[in-house]
Amino acid sequence: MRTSQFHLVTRKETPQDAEIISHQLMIRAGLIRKLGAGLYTWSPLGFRVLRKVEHIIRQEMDASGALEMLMPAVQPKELWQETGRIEDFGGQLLAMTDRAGRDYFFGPTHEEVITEFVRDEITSYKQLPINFYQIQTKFRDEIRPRFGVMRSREFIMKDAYSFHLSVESLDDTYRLMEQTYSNILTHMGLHFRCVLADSGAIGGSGSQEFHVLADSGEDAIMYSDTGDYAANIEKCEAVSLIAERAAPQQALKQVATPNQKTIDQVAEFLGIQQQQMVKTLLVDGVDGPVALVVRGDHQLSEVKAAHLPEVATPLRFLDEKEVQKLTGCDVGSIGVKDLNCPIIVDLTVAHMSDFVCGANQDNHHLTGVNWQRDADFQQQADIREAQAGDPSPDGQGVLKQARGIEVGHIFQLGDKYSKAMNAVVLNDKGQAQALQMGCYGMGVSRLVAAAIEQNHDDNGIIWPTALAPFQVAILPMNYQKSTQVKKAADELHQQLSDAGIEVILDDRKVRPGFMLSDFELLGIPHQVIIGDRSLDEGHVEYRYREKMDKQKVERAKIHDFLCQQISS
RNA sequence: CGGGGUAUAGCGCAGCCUGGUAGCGCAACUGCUUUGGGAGCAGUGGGUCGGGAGUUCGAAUCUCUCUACCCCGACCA
Repeated sequence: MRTSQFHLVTRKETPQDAEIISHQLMIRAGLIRKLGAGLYTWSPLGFRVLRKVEHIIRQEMDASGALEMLMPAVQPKELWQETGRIEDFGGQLLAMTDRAGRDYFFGPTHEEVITEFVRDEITSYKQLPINFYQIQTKFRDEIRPRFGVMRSREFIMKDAYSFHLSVESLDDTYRLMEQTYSNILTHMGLHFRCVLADSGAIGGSGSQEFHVLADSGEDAIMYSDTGDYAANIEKCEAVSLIAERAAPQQALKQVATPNQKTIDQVAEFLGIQQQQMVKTLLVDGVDGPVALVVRGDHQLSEVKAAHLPEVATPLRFLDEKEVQKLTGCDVGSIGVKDLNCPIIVDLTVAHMSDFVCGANQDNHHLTGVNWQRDADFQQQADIREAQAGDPSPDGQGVLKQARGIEVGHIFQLGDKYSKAMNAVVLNDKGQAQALQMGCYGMGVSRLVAAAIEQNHDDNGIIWPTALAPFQVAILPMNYQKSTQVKKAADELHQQLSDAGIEVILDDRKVRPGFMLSDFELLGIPHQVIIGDRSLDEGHVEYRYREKMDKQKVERAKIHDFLCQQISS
């Protein structure tokens, strides 16, 4: 390929509305262009990368025995009424109506469609297990699309769905997919981590996420510094930090804390540690308000809280008026004593003694509070976020925190969808049995952004070889005028093309510095610089994008040298 | 959805307060020079000033309205 016959439009300046590096670089390198909020066009250059990602996924999925197919992106609303998931997805569903007034959704995922397909197609246990997958455009009407293709509304996803007669068989395929996802990400040359996850709106029992590690990742993941345990912070078990509740030492005392509302303020005002305090959060319960109590220095986990049967979903905090009505004080002074609603405490809080909390009276707190003696809770549960330094839940080491970009998510759905949609097969005894189901998603377009997020420097993208739009860039200095440069560049271009290597020759009439910095931005891994100066000495220059240092290679040997570099 | 902001050439912006029919940088195009790290000179093309309505002799500018896009949104107990 020659740049004169390709479409290459780079920008030297950082786009104004791009916040994260991958978004900035994708715009600057001309991989994507924005059409509207959360909608992006992939240029020929970006599309080449997208195809690389798809190709690797196909290879590994096919190798796992999964079967590729294609389902409609547009789905009838009735299908979603069968599973009752319209509520779960809420505003994320893009609804539309055809000329006859029939209602549709642009598919955000395809559990319903595949289950509908399978209930007609799969009638016998002899057809099982089976794993279908597709690579397709999805749409989720995100509240706030951002970060380019990292969180766009329209995006490309690989989604797979497996069906089984038994949970054991489901587990086998689930493990196979876990391995397949590891293979895919390894093949792409990315650093990643598989973690335990919350299953969210998809539902089901077990699930794991695959995160590409990057500081800008939207998710916090916790992992043991010595053991194998790793989990999304939404799911990470937060153990009690106190083994046993100590006997009360202090008397209950009400103290004035004028205008001290936050944990920070009160702790400083009273000269105590935040660990000696608790915070009481009031949320909607299934039946009236519920109090959730975590230690002063801990964060409530909204995900865990929302999972409690006593708590209404979606989680909602009481507003100031409602707090006033229930407690008679404002939000800065809520406490657990004589609180007129059920109290659910975090495991650590349940073991605290002589602690400090609000007095349910403005500008006052209580010190020396003790459970049983001064107040009671109805239930204890894990409702806080784990934090770095906590003991690992599996007892191996302590937790550390990292940021990750979720690029894959695998679920054991069980019979949730097959039961709701009556997808059954006959087993070997001739009896109808609901199918067991697994589902396995991977964000194709997001992977492109994640790869850049993890692989870049001040000068631009550094593509992992497996994802690079071109393997080799031939950068001739003064190609237009120097006949020997042109000859050498053209020859090498021909040789590499003939060898099936993806190569791009920059035949634009631009100055050397411009060309070199352009290809630093584009991140082509192997670059050959050809100029009169080096040709006169019988060599050309090679540089590897990641390291940037140039080395001289004899002109006659450059082809073999490149082949060797590419395969290593 | 709530709050804030922006909308003028492909990109980034000025002009608006104080109405008089649009400009700068980059990019693009042409020519000449230059050619191993973001070239110089000369010239050229490109804008219904987001849409609609109003005020006015006259609106990018003032008023109303609609739309799009961007940013923030338990972290307080």
